[in-house]
Amino acid sequence: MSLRHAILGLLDLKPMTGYDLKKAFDNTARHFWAADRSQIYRTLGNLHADGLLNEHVIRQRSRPDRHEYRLTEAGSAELDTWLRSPAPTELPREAFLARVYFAGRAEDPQLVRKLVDERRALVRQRLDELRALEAPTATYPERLRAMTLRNGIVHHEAELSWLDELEGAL
Amino acid sequence: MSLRHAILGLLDLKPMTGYDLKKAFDNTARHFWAADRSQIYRTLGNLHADGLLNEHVIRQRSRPDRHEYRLTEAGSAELDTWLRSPAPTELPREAFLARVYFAGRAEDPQLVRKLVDERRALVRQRLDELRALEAPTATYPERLRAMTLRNGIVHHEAELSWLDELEGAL
DNA sequence: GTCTACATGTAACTCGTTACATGATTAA
DNA sequence: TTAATCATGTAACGAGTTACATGTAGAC
Repeated sequence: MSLRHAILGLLDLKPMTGYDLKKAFDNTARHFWAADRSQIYRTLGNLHADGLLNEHVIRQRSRPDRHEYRLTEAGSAELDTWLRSPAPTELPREAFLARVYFAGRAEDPQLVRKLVDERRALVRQRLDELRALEAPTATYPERLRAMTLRNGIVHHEAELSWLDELEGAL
Repeated sequence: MSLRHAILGLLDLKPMTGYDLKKAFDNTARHFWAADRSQIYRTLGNLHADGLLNEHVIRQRSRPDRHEYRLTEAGSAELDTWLRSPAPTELPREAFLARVYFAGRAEDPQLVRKLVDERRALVRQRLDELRALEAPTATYPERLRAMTLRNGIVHHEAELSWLDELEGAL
């Protein structure tokens, strides 16, 4: 249910088209939310139909028109309401842990070794990516946004040390 | 796509009914996977139709029949294949981080304070629950299963120390 | 007499993924 | 000449959620 709110949040920072939003998700928001193009266009349509966004079409020569969206008052109110509403319970779905949980049946020590090695490579790579992103911290909203990156870093570090522990426990 | 495999994995440990599976998810697997009843029954039907499960109906007096499922050879092979296949990329969807990311717009220091306090209470409670579960570690499969619990513990601890850091950075 | 455990499902809906479909401009 | 960027979407499917629907036995 939060894709709607993530879109409202990004459009509050700056009015954008569906195309711009896809870039915003992939670049600045990719450490906490992923969104697919067709999902973005569909949700923009719903938010517009619900009166939470205004659409403003900009003609361009030799390119498709830009359909730029910005929050209406109702959209802004909805974003506030969401920020202040209690968090709905999140349910875990950790496919990697599921593999580890069931890997014992294989009677094959190489299987877990391989799971661990591949996981470590993935987590290290993502950690490097997170560290490479430099987030400004001059203003209060910037500091909050920077802290969400920091969240990713500490969890990736925790995962790496757990992988060491797992390897040691075999 | 992993609910199918989580079900195969649990049925490999012990043949079960849909009802039993729901309990298994809620009790022993809840730290890494959640599944809903209607999802379980639907998926059991699909797995059976695909020849990965055998169904065995047990008549009971004064209770509904038990429909007990166990892996076929094809089901067992499918579970193995999954355990050895490369992990598909997982995309983040962290609603709590999304709130923090957008909370700066509110110009209200109490908002982040409230988000942090509620989050801390939730994470502490879950951490207590994880610590309360005692997992046997006598055999190799048991040690693997215990390590998935340990994974939850280290991530919850990391989240708590990040929350302290966030509070300090305001 | 009320609640919990046992045990099965279906229907309707929303959310997320993948593939399909189009076409111009600009930089290497 | 090839790839990337700009810019829009639709269709079909799979996964997850919520509400509906039924009925007995045993414990408190």
